[in-house]
Amino acid sequence: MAVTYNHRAIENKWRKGWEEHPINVDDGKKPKYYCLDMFPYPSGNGLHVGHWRGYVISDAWSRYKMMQGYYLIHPMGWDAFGLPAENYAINNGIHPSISTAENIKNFKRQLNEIAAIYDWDREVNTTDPAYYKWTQWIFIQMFKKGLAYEKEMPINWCPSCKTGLANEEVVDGKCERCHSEVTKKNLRQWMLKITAYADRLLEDLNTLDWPEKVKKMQSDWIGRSYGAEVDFKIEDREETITVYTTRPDTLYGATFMVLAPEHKLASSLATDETRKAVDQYIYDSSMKSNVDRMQDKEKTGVFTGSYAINPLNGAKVPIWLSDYVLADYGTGAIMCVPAHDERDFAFAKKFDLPIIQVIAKDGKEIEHMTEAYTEASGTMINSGEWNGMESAVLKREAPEMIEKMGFGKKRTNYKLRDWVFSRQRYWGEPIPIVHCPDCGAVPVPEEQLPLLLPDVESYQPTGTGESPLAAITEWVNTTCPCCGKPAKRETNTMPQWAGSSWYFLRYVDNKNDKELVNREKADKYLPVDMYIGGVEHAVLHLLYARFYTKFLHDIGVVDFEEPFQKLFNQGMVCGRDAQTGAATKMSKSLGNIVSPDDMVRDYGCDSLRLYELFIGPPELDSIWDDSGIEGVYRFINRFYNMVMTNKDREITPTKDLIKLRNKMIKDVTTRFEQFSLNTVVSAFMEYNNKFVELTKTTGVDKETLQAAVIMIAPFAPHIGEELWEALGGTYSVFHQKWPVYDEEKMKDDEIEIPVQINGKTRATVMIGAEEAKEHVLEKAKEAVQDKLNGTLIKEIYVPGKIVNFVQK
RNA sequence: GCCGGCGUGGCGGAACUGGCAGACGCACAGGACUUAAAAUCCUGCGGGACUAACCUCCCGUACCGGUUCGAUUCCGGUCGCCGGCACCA
Repeated sequence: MAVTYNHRAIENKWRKGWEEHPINVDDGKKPKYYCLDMFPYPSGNGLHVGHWRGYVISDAWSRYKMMQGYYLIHPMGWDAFGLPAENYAINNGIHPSISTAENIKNFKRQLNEIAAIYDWDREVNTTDPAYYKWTQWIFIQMFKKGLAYEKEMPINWCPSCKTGLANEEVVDGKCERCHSEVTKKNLRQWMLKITAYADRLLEDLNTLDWPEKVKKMQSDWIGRSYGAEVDFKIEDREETITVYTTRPDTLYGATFMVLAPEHKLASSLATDETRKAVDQYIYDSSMKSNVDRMQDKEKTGVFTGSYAINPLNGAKVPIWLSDYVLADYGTGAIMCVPAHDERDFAFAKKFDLPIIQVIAKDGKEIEHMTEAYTEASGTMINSGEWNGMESAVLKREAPEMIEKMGFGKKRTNYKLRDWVFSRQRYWGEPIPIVHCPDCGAVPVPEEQLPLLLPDVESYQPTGTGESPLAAITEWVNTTCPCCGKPAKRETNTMPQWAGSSWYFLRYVDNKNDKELVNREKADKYLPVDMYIGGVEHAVLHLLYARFYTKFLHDIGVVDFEEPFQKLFNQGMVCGRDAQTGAATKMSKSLGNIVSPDDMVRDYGCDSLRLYELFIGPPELDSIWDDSGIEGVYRFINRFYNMVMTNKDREITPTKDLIKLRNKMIKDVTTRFEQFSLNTVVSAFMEYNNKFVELTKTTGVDKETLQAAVIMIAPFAPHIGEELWEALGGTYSVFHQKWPVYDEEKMKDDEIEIPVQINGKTRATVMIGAEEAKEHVLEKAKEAVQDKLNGTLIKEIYVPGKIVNFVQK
């Protein structure tokens, strides 16, 4: 009897149908809902089923919002600058724009196959001059505000490839390409002053509906700490050394001081006796890579021979150098309180330096200290006038006290550093700056934007740490926009993050050549309501995008400060290692990549969509299983047949059927709202099983069928549209109202409740929904009579839930 | 080392604010249909004891302990896995 479900015919039919009659239309009256996917880098490998997961989630959610009466902004674009295209160009001599365009074509075809309702009129491409014009424009605005500046900076340098590397290109301290150890090299760099926004980037996290994990990662990355800078005089010298500490309460316990080897006073502090050792140590440190410095667990250091004076008690403290102190954080110098800091403790033990405890642990001084006591709780001891104070209180108040005493000041520090913004690469946005011998760095006049990326003979890095652009003399040599004299163009390009830091704004006005985005449109369609993508962008991309948005807010381009109201990170889809059975990332080398194209061909897009959701909780990683999609395919078949068999039967729904319908609506809707998408699919299967049973007897009424079809449509759009039509509905199912449920109609007259003895279920009884306690207990007792053979101590009845008898 | 998250059948995973653990699916087994197979449909499916079978009972949500009438859920400790940060003073 089964009707054949022909996924190919149905899916082709509706793909055409939606093309001819678009379903997401802005009538100017509907409120907007902006659901955004993290746009992909169009790689040569195409999409695999892992990419699809996020796209399916966002598409289902978008369609749901559409059915709730919103006009959807659901765009897609291409983050197309970047290394793979450039490396491909180096190896094959094909211009990156050509290979990129080809990849985009393929991606687009694949995306259309998931039936995602992307609005291709809104498409953006970061490598399109009409787009990067505005990426460059933003840079110029930042330059004008002093937020983009030049600085000589040590950057990652690969001595073998003779090129500067981005942090992302350094894996475990080694060059991603040739695996040689990465060192540091001083190069002139463009920097963005993201630190100016540190406080706002931190504070505003509180306003966001984001996973706690991501917020935590961002706040750790920003790493704000409160403390004090304290000035120590150097004995017999004019200079002072300023240290940064978050524990000024322990100042009396400072028994020595350590400077980073790069500290500007480091070398000058050496005496005749220590000169040789000090210079050797400074030299050795400079030769060590960051990785070496971090991996050395054993502390190293050298005594300079000089002493500093503790400003609080006048104590003489020896000044040491050690590479465990970071030159670029705080002041590059610390006061050391070995009794209350692990690292200082280790250093003091190794070099036999004095340890003075200043906070009592459990009310007393520790006799043989074997580890530092790092808690800021306890009474101050050995601390002069501070004795007897609570360290927690003192920790809070000391910065102010120190400031008043005149040898230091309050100070907030951040781990966040300014953003190294230049790359010595070809395939990126040229930085729109001209270097004039007289005027210095001058921005390219805005009316000359975009500053086009010129064609180049060779994409190979030059070897001097300059971009391949430096070799194009006719491009490099220009005149100063300011004074007209000969000048040279900046040859560095922007990092890949530049274009992705603001693309979500451009979608709503992607063809505007006068403004980055029209303010009216921005006010109407922005910000993003829901942002869906992988957790790998938890810090960098999301932090940069927030920074850009705040800046654009400050210069009046947009009205809001946070670009993404709600964030959802979907888990990866892993393959299985053929030998071990363990979950692994899908990769070419393991040969466990599943192609969505094959799945669409064999099972249809709807099956693939449902399986991508059913595979597991959307926020967790999951393992692809070929037979899993078959199960989903069977379900769609059964569902299709169930609807087709019932659709023309005239059925007056029984009370039970109405109850079932309402329960289904409630289950699906609440699970959907909670983003428990795997259990949404379970619910469809479970209810369908019940409907299939009913089909054999009383049948399923039309209203119930319609509710099921409407609700399944966001997940399996083709079958949804097809069955909606079969049920006699008018186009389109996506213009239907989402069904609502009625709690009243879901109430059971009779419910089954478990009867426990001592917490173990021994029987179940049917009771009336409103039945009185005495009645229930009576029934329950009857049901377990033969097992009630002890002394009954307690009878518990949780209305409508459970009965428990406690007996001895 | 520090900070998160997780640990449930052969597998993926359910279980709302503590209330019948294992929904739903996969795999597997048996049966129906078929000349046969595939597809489809039906049944069973955590482990163990007793049993011809039903019934019934015991154990079971990483491990140990606690709170509770009752714990996958709450609390304390241990082990394991995954992710982030990593000398930020």
